[in-house]
Amino acid sequence: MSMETSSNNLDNVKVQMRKGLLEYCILLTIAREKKAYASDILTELKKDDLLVVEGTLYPLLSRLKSDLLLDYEWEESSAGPPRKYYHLTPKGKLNLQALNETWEGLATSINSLVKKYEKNH
Amino acid sequence: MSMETSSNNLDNVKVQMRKGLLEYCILLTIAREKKAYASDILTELKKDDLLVVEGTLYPLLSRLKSDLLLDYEWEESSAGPPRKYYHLTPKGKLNLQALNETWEGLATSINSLVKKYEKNH
DNA sequence: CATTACTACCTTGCTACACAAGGTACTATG
DNA sequence: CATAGTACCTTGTGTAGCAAGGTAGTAATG
Repeated sequence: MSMETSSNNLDNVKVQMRKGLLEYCILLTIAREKKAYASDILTELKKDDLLVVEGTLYPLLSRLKSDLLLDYEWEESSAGPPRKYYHLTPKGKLNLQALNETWEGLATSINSLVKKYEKNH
Repeated sequence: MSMETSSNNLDNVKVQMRKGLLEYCILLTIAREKKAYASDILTELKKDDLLVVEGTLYPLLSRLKSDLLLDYEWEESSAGPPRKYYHLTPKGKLNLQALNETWEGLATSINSLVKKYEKNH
């Protein structure tokens, strides 16, 4: 019972930690592949243990589109329904560069805290 | 106007990125100092550009207390009202170790994405 | 052509969280 | 006793991820 609580608590912390980083990860993935559709992104992020679910991804892609960071075009598939292939807009590329810096700053700050902590242990 | 939107958007992303990491940072800070009260924590996190505000910190401390990760005792101050000094419980220490691994895994995953991206640029 | 399976896209309801703003209360100083 | 400073806490708001459920096109089977 208390272990269950503890476990759920940790899972939740992981979810919270990923918040805000997902947008960055998705832009990174699309930028690398030049263009990608939802399943591509899910597969790529899964490779790096950054699993995202559909219910998270689709609204995020829509938001990035309406923020003009992404654009898309439809493409026929050899098997199955057509796909929305997303690519970065010029604004999206600028934004990604800014996010690179934001991530680096954040990682530096936290690693600094970790080092200070490790000194006393 | 479009710059304003862009700027607000980025600020928001920063806020979102920090979400979930704050709990980890606060546990790290308290663990390092053995014990700390709210102002200590605010000061320490500010040093590493991880500014937290009171309205964020107090509810978080209360939650960590009710999750049994933290405990506190009152201490008189030489000037001003008494202070709540927080320290990690055994459960809190275990949890911190788990968070260390979570953070490391997250940082590794994202840095892996960044490297793949940089290869194509 | 009806059924089934697969793929792809999208929406709704829920919960958790950070934050801004505002509030209470204790201590010291003049 | 009034003012300033410190410390703790609460309420309301907006944003985000997620689980679950829904729509629709394609293709193979009988």
